[in-house]
Amino acid sequence: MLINELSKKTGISTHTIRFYEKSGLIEGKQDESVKSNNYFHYDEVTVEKLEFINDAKSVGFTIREIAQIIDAWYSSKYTKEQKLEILEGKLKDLEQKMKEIKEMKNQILQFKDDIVNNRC
Amino acid sequence: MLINELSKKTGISTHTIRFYEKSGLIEGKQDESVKSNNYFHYDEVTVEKLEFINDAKSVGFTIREIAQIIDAWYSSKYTKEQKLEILEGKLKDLEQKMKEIKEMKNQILQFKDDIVNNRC
DNA sequence: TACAACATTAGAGTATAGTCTATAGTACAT
DNA sequence: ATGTACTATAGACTATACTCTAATGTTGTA
Repeated sequence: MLINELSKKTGISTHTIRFYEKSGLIEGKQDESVKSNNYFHYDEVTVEKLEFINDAKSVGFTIREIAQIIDAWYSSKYTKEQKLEILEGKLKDLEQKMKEIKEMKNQILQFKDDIVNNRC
Repeated sequence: MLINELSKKTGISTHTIRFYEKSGLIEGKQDESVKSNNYFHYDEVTVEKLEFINDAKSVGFTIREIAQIIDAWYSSKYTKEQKLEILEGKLKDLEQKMKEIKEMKNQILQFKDDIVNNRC
């Protein structure tokens, strides 16, 4: 599929898709047999990747971290051991985020309690 | 205390403290009786606020959101009901973040599983 | 064949959250 | 009285992650 279809499928603008491509998160292929244009073609894996990027962004991962996770999963630039190590690291980051969110929840519950009991 | 002491107590640079002050997150007071300078003085509440800011940043709240929470807790610009409503909203945001993190954890566990079982 | 709707690249502009520099004045120990 | 360490303000600079504009070329339907 071309970039417009990819954009419609994922809800991500073509500008942002190109930005992600420049950032190394995704990669389209040009059809060598077609000489009249240099349009990029994208596959279903790219759709998956873009959906993953959206999810990963919302948990606070940066573009660089997301690129690393995608590479750990889709590319062959790491050994099996390296891949597992990278993903283990991200799991630890998520555990940490989870802990921080729990603490923040308690903090805000405390704020609420103070307001209800006129302690502020 | 003056800004340098505040900085040392919280581990936040004076530049960043001033940035937070400009952003409306904290507020120092000038001593009217002293005319030779216009130094700002900060209290323990400001220390608390800065510690809260750090925690709130790491769970992904923006400066604006943090300002709103601080106002809901420390200021009198909202009614009791408005304060509780703001804090309720933030609790919901945290629940949502938590859900997303859990989903991301499962996704990454799936990636790991695929790698271990040579499915990629 | 005209033209709307697509495609490309390069580069400029925006928002957020700092981070740093320059300038100038103040406090205080020696 | 002088040097070091502080203080204030204004504004420039940086990184991240987009977002948009301009210029130019391609595709496909009326």
